[in-house]
Amino acid sequence: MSSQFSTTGAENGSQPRYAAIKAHIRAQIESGEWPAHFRVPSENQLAQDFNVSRMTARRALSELTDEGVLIRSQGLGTFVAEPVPAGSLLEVRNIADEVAARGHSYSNRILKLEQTTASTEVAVALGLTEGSAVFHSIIVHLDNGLPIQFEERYTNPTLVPEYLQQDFSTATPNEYLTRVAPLTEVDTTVEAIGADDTVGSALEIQPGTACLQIWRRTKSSAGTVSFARLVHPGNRYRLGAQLRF
Amino acid sequence: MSSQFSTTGAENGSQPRYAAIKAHIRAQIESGEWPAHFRVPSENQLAQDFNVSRMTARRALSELTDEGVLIRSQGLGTFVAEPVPAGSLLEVRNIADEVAARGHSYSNRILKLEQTTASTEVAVALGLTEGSAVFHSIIVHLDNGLPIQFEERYTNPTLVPEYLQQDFSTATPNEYLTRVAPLTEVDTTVEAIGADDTVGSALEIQPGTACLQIWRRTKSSAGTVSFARLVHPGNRYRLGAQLRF
DNA sequence: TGTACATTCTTGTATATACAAGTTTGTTGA
DNA sequence: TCAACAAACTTGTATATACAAGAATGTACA
Repeated sequence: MSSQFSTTGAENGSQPRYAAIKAHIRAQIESGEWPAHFRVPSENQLAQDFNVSRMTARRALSELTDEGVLIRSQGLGTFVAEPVPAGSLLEVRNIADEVAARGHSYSNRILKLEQTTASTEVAVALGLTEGSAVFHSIIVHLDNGLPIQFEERYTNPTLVPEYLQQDFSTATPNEYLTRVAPLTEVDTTVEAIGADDTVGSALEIQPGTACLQIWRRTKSSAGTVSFARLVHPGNRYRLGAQLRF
Repeated sequence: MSSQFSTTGAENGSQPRYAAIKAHIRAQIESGEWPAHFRVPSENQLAQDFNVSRMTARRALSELTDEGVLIRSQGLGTFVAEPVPAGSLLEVRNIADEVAARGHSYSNRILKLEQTTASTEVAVALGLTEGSAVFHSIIVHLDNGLPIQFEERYTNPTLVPEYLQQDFSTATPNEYLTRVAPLTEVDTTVEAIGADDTVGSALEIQPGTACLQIWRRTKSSAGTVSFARLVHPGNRYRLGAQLRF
């Protein structure tokens, strides 16, 4: 019962055993041997192959999952994750078009679509008086079923009165707005943030995960049209920007 | 030997036991009960308090460490991490000043300071011919000893011939360059990336961790001065930007 | 034919144990 | 006084085991 406890510590070349398993899996993926969606050997199989316990093999798989390299599913197995999608420019582009350009299927989830009253912050951003009516929408955009953008948007009802009646499952807010109110100016702020609970659950990521957050205020000739907050999970999306001072 | 295996699964309220421990620790931190640098109870202590095994308590601490909430140190203990520093604007500001403004101590590590020949990409960016001499520097900037920026920079030697002789432990490259060659224009590109091995080890983070990467080309009246790549660990730094189209 | 059940995979949670290794603190002895 | 050592903590790695729970597949029975 306590016989072959060869176990522990730095055995041959100093690195822990689970690291060797991780390195092996990474190598297979990077060499192309194991493509995206490839089914990785099970915990038991790896344990046997590397002559370690299941818990050690499990650690390798778990850490690679945390790092976004693998995807695990109880009862099914462990699979190679798709590489992070290559970025789009930080211009006023449509997220649905970006997804389509990658040959992926676009979909969204409308979490909120309502009329509320403007807070101080929102009123200032939209050039309205505090307490006046504004449209408020929260939509999650998905790439092949995976959330890639959390969009919270406040829209000026005097400029776009029919906003709430739109069918955003076919045309995104951005697409609709640029059609009915051509843009003349865009104010953008970019920051890296850790996801809060709301964003985390919407994007199906751990709270605290680093995300790219973009505040965008779009203006047309008639005034400020819309004020949006776009949050991208850092490990599922890349975004490039060209800015000049 | 196999007596009180009450163990496993969803017992009372469906969530796993380690999650309850995580929630408890988070609550203590968020209530201010456990401030930054506070020493969290040890694995054994938590195991006893929550009546779980050490490995389960350990899991809670490990996950919170991965999430940037705690910092662990072998032999010392587990401590509450500092909250993510509030962001600075995405303008041409000095990282040393930003750190000082937070009341933290600034330091840096010079990983490379050399003269090389320009690759195609670098030559185009600096407006030089391929193969001509350029200065190349890699510096890691630290906030209270913690790496917050990886700076890789190519500098035009015809405009700033004394670059390599500078003492960058007292004045950062950015600080020095803006002094000797006043900026007239700045080209910036922002993206969220996963850290590669080089950046990861320099910033002391796991490869794959989401980071904010900024490409910056600074110009003076005489031409393009410098071409820099700045990488910030997403969970240790926030960065705001104001951009206009 | 088709539904219900058992089997057999998979991953997920949890425990108990063993030892390695880093850090601090106290104690012993030259 | 102070250096060396031992003890008592800490976290880190690794194993063996047990059972829960999800998913697929086969099988038996109505």
